[in-house]
Amino acid sequence: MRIGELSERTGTPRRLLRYYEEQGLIVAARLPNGYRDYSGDNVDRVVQIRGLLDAGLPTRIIKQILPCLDKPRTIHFTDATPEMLALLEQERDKMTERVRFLTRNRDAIAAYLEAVRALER
DNA sequence: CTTCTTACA
DNA sequence: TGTAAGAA
Repeated sequence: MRIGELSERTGTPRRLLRYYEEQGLIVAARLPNGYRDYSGDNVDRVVQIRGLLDAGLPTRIIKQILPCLDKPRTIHFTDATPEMLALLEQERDKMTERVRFLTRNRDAIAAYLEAVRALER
């Protein structure tokens, strides 16, 4: 599929798909006319990338850990270097902090909503 | 009409 | 990230 289809199937702007490729997050073959040619694998891959990005990870980190999380449920034990494990632990902790932050704000909003509803009631 | 690259308010 | 421009 070409970039337009991948864009629709992943909900990602074409601009960003090219950017991800530039950052080495995804690879695209080329059609004889120069257009990028994506395989179905790229769909899951891009969704995975967006998820990591949304979790707050920078592309440079994603580039390093993506190979480990690539295919959901298929773990690559081979390239599990000590550095990689340390990086993953570090990111896991950062994510835990973000979860705390989000939980706190979500609860604040929920409490506000409850208060408003109580008044209207 | 779709995609490509490069550059920039 | 978005958008513009010129080319294929």
